[in-house]
Amino acid sequence: MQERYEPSILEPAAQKFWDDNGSFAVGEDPSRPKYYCLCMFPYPSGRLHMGHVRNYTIGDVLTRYMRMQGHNVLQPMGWDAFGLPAENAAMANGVPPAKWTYDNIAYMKQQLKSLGFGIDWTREVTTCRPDYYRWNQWLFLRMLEQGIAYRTTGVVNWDPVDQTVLANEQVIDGRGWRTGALVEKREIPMYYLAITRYAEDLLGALRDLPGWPERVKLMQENWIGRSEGLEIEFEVEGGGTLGVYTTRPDTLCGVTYMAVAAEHPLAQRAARHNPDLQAFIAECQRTGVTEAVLETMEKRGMPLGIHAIHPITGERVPVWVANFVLMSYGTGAVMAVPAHDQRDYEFARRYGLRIHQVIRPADGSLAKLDEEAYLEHGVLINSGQFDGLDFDEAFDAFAKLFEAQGRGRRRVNFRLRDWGISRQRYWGCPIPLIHCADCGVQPVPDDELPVVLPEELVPDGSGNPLNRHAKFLECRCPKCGRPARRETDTMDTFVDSSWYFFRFASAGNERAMVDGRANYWMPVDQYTGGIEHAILHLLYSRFWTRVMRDLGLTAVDEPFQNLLTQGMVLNEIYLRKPAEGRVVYFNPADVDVQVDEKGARVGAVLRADGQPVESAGIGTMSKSKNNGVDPQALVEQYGADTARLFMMFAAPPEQTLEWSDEGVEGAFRFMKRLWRAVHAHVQGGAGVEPLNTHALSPAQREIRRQVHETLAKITNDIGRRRTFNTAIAAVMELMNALAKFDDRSVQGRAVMQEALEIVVLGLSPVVPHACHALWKSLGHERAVIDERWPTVDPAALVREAIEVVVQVNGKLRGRVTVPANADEAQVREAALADEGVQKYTDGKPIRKFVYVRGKLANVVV
RNA sequence: GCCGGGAUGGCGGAACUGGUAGACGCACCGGACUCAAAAUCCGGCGGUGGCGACAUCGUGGGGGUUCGAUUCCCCCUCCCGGCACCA
Repeated sequence: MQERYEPSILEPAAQKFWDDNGSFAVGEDPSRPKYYCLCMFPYPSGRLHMGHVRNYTIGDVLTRYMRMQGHNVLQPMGWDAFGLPAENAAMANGVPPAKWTYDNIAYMKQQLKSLGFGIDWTREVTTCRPDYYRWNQWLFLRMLEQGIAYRTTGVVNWDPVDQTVLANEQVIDGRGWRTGALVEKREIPMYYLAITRYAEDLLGALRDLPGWPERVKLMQENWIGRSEGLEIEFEVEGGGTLGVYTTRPDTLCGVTYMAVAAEHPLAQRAARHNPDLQAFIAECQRTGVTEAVLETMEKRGMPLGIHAIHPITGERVPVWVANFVLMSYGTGAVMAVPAHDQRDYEFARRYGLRIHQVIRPADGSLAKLDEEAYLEHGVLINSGQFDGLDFDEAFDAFAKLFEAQGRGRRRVNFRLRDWGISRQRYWGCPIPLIHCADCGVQPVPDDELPVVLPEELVPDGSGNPLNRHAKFLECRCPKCGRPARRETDTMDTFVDSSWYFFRFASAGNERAMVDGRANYWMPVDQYTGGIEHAILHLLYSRFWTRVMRDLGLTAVDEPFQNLLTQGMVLNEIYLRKPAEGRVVYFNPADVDVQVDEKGARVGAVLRADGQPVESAGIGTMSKSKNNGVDPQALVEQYGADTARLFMMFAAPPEQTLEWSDEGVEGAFRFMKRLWRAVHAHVQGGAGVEPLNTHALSPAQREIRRQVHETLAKITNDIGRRRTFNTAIAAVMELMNALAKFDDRSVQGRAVMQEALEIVVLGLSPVVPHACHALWKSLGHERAVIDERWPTVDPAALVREAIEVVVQVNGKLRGRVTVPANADEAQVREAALADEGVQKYTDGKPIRKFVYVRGKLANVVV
């Protein structure tokens, strides 16, 4: 065995062994329990970032651990290869998005290999290839047949200078990111998927996902947003009706105005002869489309000069147009109850509208309406015949009344909206439709799929280049055969990522989207990815899986059995603000931190010029803040194992992880210590006698107990809790104890051999390359990758005496050692006899004695 | 604005089901080895008071429940993720 730990030699050797033996290429084996371990596939942005390294290390640790537990483990990898950044890169460099994307994939694949991830590359999936996206198109056509996919209008950001649709990300403070032009809202025809049909199912099934984090389920529940309410029609003076939906029908008699969206027909009609209204509506047209913008902007409105008739009181209620009412939500109109809704309250205050209380607190107290609305449920007042009813009674009474009169009905509503998948962009999956002047919109016949995206175009920022590409555009109508025009909108990239996990399990099938292999592997047993995907990607995947189920393509309802949402990777941000010009950011690698005697930070200087730089806290690694760390450089300097060890040790997987060069250094030191420990043991001579557990000295028994306690802990930490950081800490603690265990006797060496074997096996999921070499050094023929996870020897865990902590009035005052099988009376006796305890109990009557078995006693005096 | 999460020594974190706050690592201080440095090894390391045994305060802030609260409840502050066209 080599004395020095040299990852640059042993890591490629281990990787070559796995490659040559096809260690991670797996097939369907019904005789073994399967385990599908999946990480969210990367967008091929150019290079791996630390978030990827963290994500895939977590997945790889679980892959290798479950494999050692005897499972048939699949860990595939692919590329979420369509998307906006490729078009931006194309604009910047004049290179087609396809070339940029494929180059990036080649580079990043080699990076993944250098990190030693146990991936089955035979199943690689790339979403921008026709053999993948043809099935997007195929399933879209099935959805069209089912009425799940449909066409209607939707609102987009429009850049009037570039004459192009902008993504929300490309709108900065209401202006186009390239042109600086004020962005307008525009309504255009789009395709939607009726995810709302599955709203009830998607919501209810959350209960059957015990393997998902509560916070993610809660976020999805709130996103779907089921509510029960009443749909009510108000008569409009001069003809017509105005439909609204409310979850608070009990406040109906408190309605003092109505508010409609700028795009609402009533607003449009009223504006026809009113220039002020026209100006206001035009202004509403210029606000952003995101919910964050709409909810935080100033709430404004104008009266339309139209009145609705209150369905109970018959009063005239003014109708306003308001910028916070959206045509795309519900009916595009709301009834306003300022006394019992905070937004209505603020709007009424601003415009001097009437605030009319109709609910009083049930406990008889007074509701103060001089500062804010009263939002609680209570008892109805000022509501005529409905006075005195509570929320439920009022709900029922109003529902019955309106249902009898045919002017309203009970209704379950969802906050969830249908999924608009049309993108007016080039680098995406073509929507397989054809526009015929005579036959309208026609689906592309199945036997003409895939509609192949030309890969040589270069977008220039002014619209979709497909619209100028005759070879793509020109086609024949599948119905009448006359010349027709191909649809140029492409699909949202969330479509690509909504089912790729099925395709890994049916890789290479050219005749079907999925086959029987998917039934073997699905559902995914463990899914790991960023918390930022908690809602959209995970909800769309759950929806898509249900559509596939209803089409008979799969038997599973839920794609992901267990979910681990990993935190982000952060790093320091350093900058200088020059008197003039832009802020300059400096990479933390180029900055020296200055500390005082106690190690507390006092400042930082740029190494290049020795001058101070300003610390701007910590933030996610990004290009713009120049605080990224290149995984490649890390692997080159320390090796993949050190990178993996640091990532797993620095924080629990669900929390954010702060980068630390010193921490990496510490991980590297541990790797060297581990290597030296095995080396020193192996140098002790060839061959180790078998362990005789009955012939051990107390010191040998003690160290062996620690070894098996550690094994029990790391098995629980990795297998159940997924707290890799505490598992690693426990092994470090054990290594510290082993370093002090200097026993060259025959049984001493046997104990050490067992200890090191358990350490190497236990660490092999985290640092597989070093363990591959160390396992051989410990005298094993078989590779560690093919070994089983070690088992705890219960006999090794037995203790004769235990220490119990004694508190007096909740404060720690002593410790007593009692036999392991001592009962409460014995512990009480020992505790009260303790000198430190007596100091505080002396002469005082004991009011209570609390005993927590084997751990703690509390004497209350 | 709304939904979700978080805050513990100089720093990252540990304390799993209400039971010893600070495991493990980093930084720092001291020592050994060395001509010296690096590497390595050993020891110390929350604040305050005390020579010391020890006492006392201490888990973002304020209140509550409990024999006992980092953990549960209420209110507040700040930070992070998401908000439907970034992925």
